[in-house]
Amino acid sequence: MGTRERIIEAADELFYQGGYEHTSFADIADAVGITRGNFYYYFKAKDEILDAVIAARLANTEAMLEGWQAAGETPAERVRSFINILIQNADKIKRSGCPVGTLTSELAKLNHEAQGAAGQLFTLFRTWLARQFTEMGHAQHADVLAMHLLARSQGVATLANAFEDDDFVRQEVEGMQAWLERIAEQAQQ
Amino acid sequence: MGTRERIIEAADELFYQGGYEHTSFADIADAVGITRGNFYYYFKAKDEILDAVIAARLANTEAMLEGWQAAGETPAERVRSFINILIQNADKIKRSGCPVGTLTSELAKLNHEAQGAAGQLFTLFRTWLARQFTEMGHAQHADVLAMHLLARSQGVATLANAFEDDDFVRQEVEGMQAWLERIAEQAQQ
DNA sequence: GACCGATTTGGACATTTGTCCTATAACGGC
DNA sequence: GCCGTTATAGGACAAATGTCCAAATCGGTC
Repeated sequence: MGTRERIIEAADELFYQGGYEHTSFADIADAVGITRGNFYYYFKAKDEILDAVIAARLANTEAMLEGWQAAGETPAERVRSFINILIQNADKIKRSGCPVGTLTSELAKLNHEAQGAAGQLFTLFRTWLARQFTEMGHAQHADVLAMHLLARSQGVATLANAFEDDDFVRQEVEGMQAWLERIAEQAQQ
Repeated sequence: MGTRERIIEAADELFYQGGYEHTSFADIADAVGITRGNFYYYFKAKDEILDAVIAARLANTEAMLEGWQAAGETPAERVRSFINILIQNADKIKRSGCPVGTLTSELAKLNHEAQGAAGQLFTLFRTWLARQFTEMGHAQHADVLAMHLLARSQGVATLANAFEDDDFVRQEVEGMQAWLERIAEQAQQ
C-alpha cells in the first residue's frame, strides 16, 4: 500500500478515535512512521486530509451497502444488516461513538466547509434505507422510515458511548429488529 | 452578576456552539469583555472552567427537571415536557446539536477526565425519566423505557443537526408522543 | 487620607501546530 | 552509469494557545 493510502487510513482511524481537530499532523505522521515533511508532499493542508478521509469513508460505505444489497435476499433482511452493525462494532462504538455522527457533529461545531461532504455519509445510509423500505412496499413513507431508523441508531450509538452499557445496546437492537418485523409484515398486507 | 458567573455563562455558550477544545481562553475572555490575565484569577486551568460549566449545567438541569416535576400533573404530562424540548430548542439543536450529547462525545474522544461529570448530565435525565415511568406503573421496565426515550431524543438531535430538517423533527416528536401515549395507556390496565 | 486585600491588567514564556522550503535519497529509463 | 523524476527527511517560521507573574487599580476600613 502506498504512503498516501497509509496516511489516509491512519488519519481515518485517528479522526475517529480522537476527533479531527484534536488530531495533529505529528500524530498522523507518527502513526504512519514518516516525518511531517513527507506528509506535506501528499497533503498541502489539513483540510485536504479531511477531504481524503471523507472520500475514503464514502467509498467504503458505498461498498458496504452494495455488499448488503447483494447478500440480503429480502429488503428486511438487508435492513437487518444495517441494524446489526451496532452489535458488530459495539466495542468501537462504546469507545468512540458512531464515526458518521461524531464527525458530523464536530464539523458542525467547527463550522467546517467539509460539513456538506460529511453529510453525504448520512445521505448514503438514508437513501439506501429508503430504497429498502420502498422495495418492501412502503414507497410512500420510505424516507420517513429511513430517517426514523437512522435516528434510533444514532441515539443508541451516543448512549452506548456515554454509558458503555452492552445490555442497553442489545435491548435497543432487539427493539429495532422487532420494529422492522412489524413494518415488513404491515407491508405484505 | 459577578465576573466568575459571567465567565461560566460565556464558556457554557461557547463550549456548546464551538466545542470545548476549539474554544480558547481568548475566545471566552473576549466574549466576557475581560483580559486573559484576569481569567487566570478565577480559573487556574482550562479543565477548571470545564468543571465549572458542567457543574452549572447540572444545577440548571436539576432545576429544569424539578420545574417539570412541579408543573406536570401526571407522569405522562411531565415526560411530554421532556420530549418537547426538541421543539422548543429546535433552532439551537439544528445549529449545535444536543448540549449533553455533543459534550459527552467530545470528552470521550479527548479521553478527558471530566467525562464522568458530563455523564452525570445524562444520568440526571435517565433517573428522572425512569421515575416518571415508575409512577406511571412501569416500575419493572422504567429504566429501559427511560433509556429508550433518551436514545431516540439523542438520535433526533444528531440528525436535526446534520440535515437541518424541521419536518423530520416534528415527525419524530409526534412519534415519541404517540409512543408515550401507548405506554401510559398500557400502564393503566 | 492611609492601608490592605481583592480584582484587573498587560505582557512574558514555553510549547504546539499548521505551513512551507531546501537538501538528500531512491528509483527507473536511456 | 548517468540523469530526471519521485519521494523522504529535517528543520525553519509565524501564529495561536495554555500558563504564569508582577504591577496597577479598585474598594472598603480604620
